[in-house]
Amino acid sequence: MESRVARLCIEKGLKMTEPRRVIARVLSESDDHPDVEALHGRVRDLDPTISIATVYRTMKLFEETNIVTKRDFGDGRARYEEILGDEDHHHHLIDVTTGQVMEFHNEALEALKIRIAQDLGFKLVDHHLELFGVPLNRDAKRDGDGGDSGGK
Amino acid sequence: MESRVARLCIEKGLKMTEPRRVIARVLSESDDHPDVEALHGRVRDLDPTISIATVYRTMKLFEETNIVTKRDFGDGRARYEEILGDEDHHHHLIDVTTGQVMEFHNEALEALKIRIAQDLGFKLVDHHLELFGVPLNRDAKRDGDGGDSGGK
DNA sequence: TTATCTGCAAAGAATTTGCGGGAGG
DNA sequence: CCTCCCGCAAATTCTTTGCAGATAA
Repeated sequence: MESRVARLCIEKGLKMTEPRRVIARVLSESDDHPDVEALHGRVRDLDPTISIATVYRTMKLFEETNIVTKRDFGDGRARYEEILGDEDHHHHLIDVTTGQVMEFHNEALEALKIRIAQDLGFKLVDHHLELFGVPLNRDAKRDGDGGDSGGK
Repeated sequence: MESRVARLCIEKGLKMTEPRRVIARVLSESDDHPDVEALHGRVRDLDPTISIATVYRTMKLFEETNIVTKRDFGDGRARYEEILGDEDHHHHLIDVTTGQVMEFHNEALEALKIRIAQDLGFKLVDHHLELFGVPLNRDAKRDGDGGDSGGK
């Protein structure tokens, strides 16, 4: 059966080739923020004949078709994630001590951003927010371990 | 006399070479978001012997020393801007029709972000926010033209 | 069929790095 | 002086592209 992303492709009138179907499946089953190399790795597990050039081409196509968005978390490469719908609009908090990325959603933030754009004379069409933080280490208070209280 | 950024370098104990002094001056006098190539162009106007490799190396050094931050506005290259202090923390709204970048600051947003990070168990150490928008075309309302009343 | 897509390898663009001479403290 | 820095050019890394054969509609 077609994956969620594959259905989106059909809906948008894209030609459904085998590589695209596989890439669509991988995207549908990923809930992290893979870069192209990681995507290619997962794609290869399903079909070793698919080249990384096709992954690049397909991600560009999917981006233009509003199926995925590109993200940048500071390292040099592009990361992708599926667009799930307005309700899902979320953002990222990156733990600078581990590099781990977590997602969050906040209504007040959504509203605030729209209003800020409006006040500046714009209609908001997209937005990226990344927070970088260090763990508050609740436990440290108890066992005094603490460790890296330093930043970046 | 030393530029603002040059003074920061000294304060942080960096060796002040001539190329660094020039790059520091350029940064101090820039209020936009130049990429490395643009920086190198401005630097060359002051001292044509400075190579782009040095600009890259220096920007990396300044970034590590928290003198500038790197930004990414969607095109492939890194952009830099001076860090002026907590009070100045601002964000960017990119006009997707022209690519023009404008800055804004919003207290409510600052507070909200800190709280969100806290709720997730983190202390906020940095954050990036970019809004992408299209102009609201105030005039359209008068001549009944556009009427883009909201739908995304 | 027929336009589009794909793999391959080569090309491009942005950024990094090794090296020997040069400069700052 | 002695270490760190710089210019140069070559090397890396990420991404794009030309081409000829393969494929979806």
